[in-house]
Amino acid sequence: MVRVRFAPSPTGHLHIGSARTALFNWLYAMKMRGVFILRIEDTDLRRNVDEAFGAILDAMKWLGLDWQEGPYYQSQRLELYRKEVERLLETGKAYRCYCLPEELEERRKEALQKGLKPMYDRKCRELSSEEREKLEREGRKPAIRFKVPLEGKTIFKDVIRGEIEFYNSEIEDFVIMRKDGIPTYNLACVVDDHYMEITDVIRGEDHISNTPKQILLYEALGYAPPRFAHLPMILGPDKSRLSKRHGATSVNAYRDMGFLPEAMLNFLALLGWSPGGNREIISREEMIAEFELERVKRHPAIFNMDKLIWLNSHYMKTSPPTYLARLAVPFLEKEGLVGPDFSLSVLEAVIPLVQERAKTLGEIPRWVDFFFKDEIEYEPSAVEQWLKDELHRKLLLSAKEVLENIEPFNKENIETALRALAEREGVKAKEVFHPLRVAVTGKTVSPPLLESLEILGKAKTLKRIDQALGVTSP
RNA sequence: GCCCUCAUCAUCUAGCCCGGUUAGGAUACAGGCCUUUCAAGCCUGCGGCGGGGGUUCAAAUCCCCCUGAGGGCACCA
Repeated sequence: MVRVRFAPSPTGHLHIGSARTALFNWLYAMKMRGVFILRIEDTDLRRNVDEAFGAILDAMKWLGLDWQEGPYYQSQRLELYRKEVERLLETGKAYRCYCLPEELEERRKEALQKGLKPMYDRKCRELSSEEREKLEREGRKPAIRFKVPLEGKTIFKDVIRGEIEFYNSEIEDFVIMRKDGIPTYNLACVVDDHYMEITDVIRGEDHISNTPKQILLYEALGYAPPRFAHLPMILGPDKSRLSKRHGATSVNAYRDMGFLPEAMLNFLALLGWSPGGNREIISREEMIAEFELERVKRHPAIFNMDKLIWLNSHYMKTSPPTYLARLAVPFLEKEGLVGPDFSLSVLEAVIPLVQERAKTLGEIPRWVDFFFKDEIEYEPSAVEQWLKDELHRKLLLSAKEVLENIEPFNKENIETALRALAEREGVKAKEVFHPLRVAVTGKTVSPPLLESLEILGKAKTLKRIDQALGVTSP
C-alpha cells in the first residue's frame, strides 16, 4: 500500500510550489490507490503557529486535494522524537554539543576566510566526561548533533533523477535536537515518515541535499528508508525562485483573483509533468488515471501566467452557467453590484453572455454591471463617439419608438425590428446597434446587445435610452 | 568557495530509455476569415534541439568536456 504525505510548515498561505508538491503527492496516492496524509511541520518554536495553517487547509480543500489521514502536528509528537534521539545518544550515534551560536558563527567565518568549507568543526564530537561536566557547570545547555560518518558515501536512487550520491565527508554533524529539546526538521521528518509508514517521499528539489542526511538517520535508527522523488522547482519569469516579487504566490490569492480550481489544478499538473502527446486540457480524473511519477520533468519550470489565464478562460467557457453564477457572487458583492437579496436567476441568465469573454471570475463584474445598476455611468469617450451627433441621436430615438412596440420583447423580435429600422433609414445596422449599446451599457464594449436587451427587459431598456438622450442633450 | 541537480521555440512541453521525424502541440505575438462591440472560433505566419568533441552509414536521442541556469551548505522547513 502506497502511503505519501504532504508536509507543509504553517506559514500563512499555500505557496504555488507547495501546492504543486501536494498535487503530485495526491495524484500518486490516488493513482496507486494509496493514502494521502497531511502533516504540519510546526517545530519552529519562534514561528507563532496560531491559525496560520487555516489558509493552507482552505487552499487544499479549494483544490480538492483531500487527505485520508491527518492533519498530524509535529508539535504534538515531541515525546516520540525525544525518545528516538535518546536512542541515538545511547548507541553513540549522536552527541551533545555545547557550542554557543556566536562561537559557531565566528568559527564558520574563520573557515570561510581560510577557504574551507563552512561546516561545523566537530569540536564536541569526542568530548571527555570531564570536559562535558565542565561545560555543564558553566551552565551551557547542549544541542544534540548527529555523528555523521567521516568516510564513505551515501547513495540513493531518486525515482525521477536516478542515482544520486554524496560524500559523507561533505556532510556536517547537523543538529537533530535544539537545546530546548525541540527536534529539527531532518530528525522529525525521518521519525515521522517512519512511524507514519510513508512509502514514497515526494518533495521539492530543494530537499535533495537533505536526503543523504535523512538516509543516514534512517540507518542509524534502524529504519528502512522510503523511495524518494524530487520534483523540479517552479521559477519566476526571470528564472529565480518564485517569490512575491513575481506577483502572487499563494493559491488563495489566485482564488481571490477569480481563477477556477479546475484551471489551477490543470495548470499545476502541467508544471513539471505532462501526460504525453499533445494534451493541454486534462481533468482531475484523467490526471489520476495517467499520472506517472517517472514522467515528471527534471528541469525547473517557469510559472507562466499567460498559460494559466488561457486555461482559466477555457474552463470559464466550458463550465455550467449555474456553477459559474454561484462562484461569481462574491465578486459581484465585492463591487457592490448585488446585495444579500438579489436574484441568482438573472445572473444565471447573464453568465452565458460573458463566460467566453471574461477570462476570470474577477472580470465578470465589469461585463455585467449594467444589469445590476439602476443608474449607469456613461463613459465620456463612448458618448462622444456615438451619442453626440444628430444622426445617431435620431436613430436612437427611432430605435426607442420601435422597441416600445415589440411584444414579446425577445432577441428575435428585437433584431428583426432594429434591422428593419436600419434599412428604412438607409444606414448599416451597426449605426443603430452602437448608439443603443452605449445608451444601455454606458460603454462601447459589452456582451451581445440583443441578448442583453432581452434580459434587461423593455422597461429598463427604454428608461436607459431616455437617460442617454438626457445625458447628451444640451 | 564547496556539494548536488538540470539543459528542445520567449514560456509550458511531445520526441530521448529502444539513434533514421519536413523536430509535433499549446500559450504568447503577428496577419486573415467571421462579426452589432469585445471576445470566442477557424486558418496562416513567427520561432527551438546552449557550445565543442567523439561513437555511428546516420545523433535532439548514446558518451565526454565546456558553458549556462537552479538548489543546498542554520539550534528554518
